[in-house]
Amino acid sequence: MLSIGEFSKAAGLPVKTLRFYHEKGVLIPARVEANGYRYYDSRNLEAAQVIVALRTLEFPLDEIASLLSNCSSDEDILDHLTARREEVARKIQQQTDILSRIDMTLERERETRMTFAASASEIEEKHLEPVLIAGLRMKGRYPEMGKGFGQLGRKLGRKIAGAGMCLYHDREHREEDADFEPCFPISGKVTVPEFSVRELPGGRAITLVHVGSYEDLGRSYAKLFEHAEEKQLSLSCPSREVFLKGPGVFFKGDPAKYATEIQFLIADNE
Amino acid sequence: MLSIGEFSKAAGLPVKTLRFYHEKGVLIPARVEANGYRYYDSRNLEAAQVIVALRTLEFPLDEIASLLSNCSSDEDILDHLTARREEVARKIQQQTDILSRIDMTLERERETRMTFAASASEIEEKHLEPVLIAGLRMKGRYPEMGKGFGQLGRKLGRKIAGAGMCLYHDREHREEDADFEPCFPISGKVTVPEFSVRELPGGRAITLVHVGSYEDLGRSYAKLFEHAEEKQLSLSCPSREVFLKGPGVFFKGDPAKYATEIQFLIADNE
DNA sequence: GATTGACTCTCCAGTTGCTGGAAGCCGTAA
DNA sequence: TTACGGCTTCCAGCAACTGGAGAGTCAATC
Repeated sequence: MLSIGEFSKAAGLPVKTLRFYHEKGVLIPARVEANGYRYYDSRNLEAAQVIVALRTLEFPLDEIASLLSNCSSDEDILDHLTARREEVARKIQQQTDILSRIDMTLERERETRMTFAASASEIEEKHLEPVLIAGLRMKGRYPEMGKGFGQLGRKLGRKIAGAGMCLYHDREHREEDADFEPCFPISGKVTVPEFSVRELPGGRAITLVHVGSYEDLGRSYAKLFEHAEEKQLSLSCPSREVFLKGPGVFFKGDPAKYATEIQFLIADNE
Repeated sequence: MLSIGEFSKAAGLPVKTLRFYHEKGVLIPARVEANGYRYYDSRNLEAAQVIVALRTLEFPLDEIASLLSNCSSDEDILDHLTARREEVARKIQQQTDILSRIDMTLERERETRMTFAASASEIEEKHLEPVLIAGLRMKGRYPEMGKGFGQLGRKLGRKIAGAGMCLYHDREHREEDADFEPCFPISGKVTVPEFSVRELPGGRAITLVHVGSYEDLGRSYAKLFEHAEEKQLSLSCPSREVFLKGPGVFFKGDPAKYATEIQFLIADNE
């Protein structure tokens, strides 16, 4: 017969835990004196080892209690083991989901920083590479765009391969009934019926990175048009806005720091 | 301004949870009337969305609260995201460990059943295949064997490829100072200095499956020796016991149901 | 026999993120 | 007026402990 302190060392469980197990009926001491002192025997020690083994597999205590009173051989608990297995597999799946969501966000953020650092805030003429996108064409008001991106983001998940962008199929600014298409560059074929998956053409383009709130985009467009007129460039439709930095996944951030690259392909008319 | 019920629908959070978040200081309603009624505004809604997003990543509430009051942009929480990432990765690792331990046990049990079903309880002459083992030779009393198996099990882990067995290097039964070697068949090279890793030779053997407690093994040995004498077979050392079914990982089980195959290679003396 | 120090006891509270219930107030419609 | 729904606070419970307070017990020593 061991006192609780001795048994604690033998079983490798804290005294507090032993008292708790007693209270829960999981491990009942062989003898309890009138003064409340608990004394444990070798059968208790065996039970304690079973408990420890099952707890390392994170079996709940009440299940362990019932196993201890109903089972005497490993084969009796096979069902419980398979059930536990399912549960653990489910947990792993769930945590893996979380992990990949975090990784996506971090990846996204890192990339944002890269493209952002590489972009000047002046009018540039440069060559755009063709890019595979999935887009969702919508008609309405510009603020509706958020919902479009929401849908795209949810469905595309980890297929997203770059900063979100928007194509404007109108030749001029429209408050209502505008025709635009939020889209994401993607890394492989996607088959969602609502989305238009295609390759955006590359080519010579003039671009300008607009830093600040979307409400001031007009001024940057004006600059671009002015430049195009000077250089006698004819700009092709649709125009594109690449959201180098906009509202984040969690926080809106500061609109004064938003960065949006406006891109116009130059129509070759030779 | 929305009442708590309306806001609950808008934010997709139960009323109880909103009150709880208020109490915890995570989401404080824009206005609280003298009668205690809570009213929420659009800023609260934004905060609620941030909270929901961060909760799906299982951020703790107090961390969310501090993020909400200190951060306004996604880049502010990059550190927290990476920390969360670590934490989640740790959890996955841990659960994966548990999963593989469960799988090992299930695998073990399934195999036990197979070998058990395939074994007759009569003296048999059969051919044994060579088998790669890791063994731990010990001198002492038989009950010490348990510790040896414990060590082997812990170190070999998922390399174990079959039921445990024991080699007896003595030519006769010894209570004390016996020379025996608990071992496991293994699936690949193992380099633990204390263990002897080698191939057990195969060959013609006589075997008998002993069903019952280890204490009665003597009777089965006697049967075997008698048979060997009748047939004028000379038995080679070490003899082997294969523990088809013994005490389990968790429970001891019923000794009357233990099954142990005794194997003696037949010394070829042509 | 008294005292000391280690050991043990019970009871309560706190952890995390809610969830449920009881009892009671508030506002409105029939 | 009364019913009803919505709102309030407060308390309890989950799971598996952990920590602390305050008090009783044991064995040995002085």
